[in-house]
Amino acid sequence: MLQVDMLSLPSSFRTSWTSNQPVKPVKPEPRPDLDYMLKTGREDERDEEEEGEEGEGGCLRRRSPGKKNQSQARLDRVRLRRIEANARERNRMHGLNKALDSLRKVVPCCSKTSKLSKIETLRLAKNYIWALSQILHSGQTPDLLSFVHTLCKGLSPPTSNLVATCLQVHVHGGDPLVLYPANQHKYHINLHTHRVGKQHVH
DNA sequence: TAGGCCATCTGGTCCT
DNA sequence: AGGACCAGATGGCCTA
Repeated sequence: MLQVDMLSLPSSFRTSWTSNQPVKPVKPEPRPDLDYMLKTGREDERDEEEEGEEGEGGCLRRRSPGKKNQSQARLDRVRLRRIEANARERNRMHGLNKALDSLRKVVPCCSKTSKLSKIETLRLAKNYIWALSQILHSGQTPDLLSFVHTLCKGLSPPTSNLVATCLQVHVHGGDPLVLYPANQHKYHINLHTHRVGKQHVH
């Protein structure tokens, strides 16, 4: 287990960024355009507005009722495929979001009131992997400052503060930003689980 | 009110 | 032909 000493973050992690408030799932809303398309078959117009087709010599040929039914069936099929494709796409995105939620659980940033955005989750995960690989590669114990620094590279100040909070580096209010050890804890990185943990110092 | 983030729809492209 | 993947467009929600 590598011991990490408590240090503070630089004042560059000032907040004036968008908040990390939890994002409520957006209810699937009715799509008037889609309804319209489903009811009227917007795409039909191209096919059906021509009651007749142009034959040789420019004269109009009447389309037989059977052909019209065929066309309608084809359009119904197209619409159905579109609806099914939308459902698949929704499921695909839900799967992606589920994977992102799993990722949120293993990156060192936990908050009950807010949720990391997708982009911040990916950035933090990348930094976390990088930080851990550096530790494994060098076998050196990093101090918490450089560790948190690496984790927060490219992250927004609010997310950086969340990470700092998660690692029990408490943020002191006021300007400039001062981070200080909040309690008597030592931090360790479990080389088996690659997770950062804390240990009370007696 | 602007900006960030999100879910969803959609059409295009690639692959099987 | 049909599914997966992708990126652009759109509109809603929320916060500073």
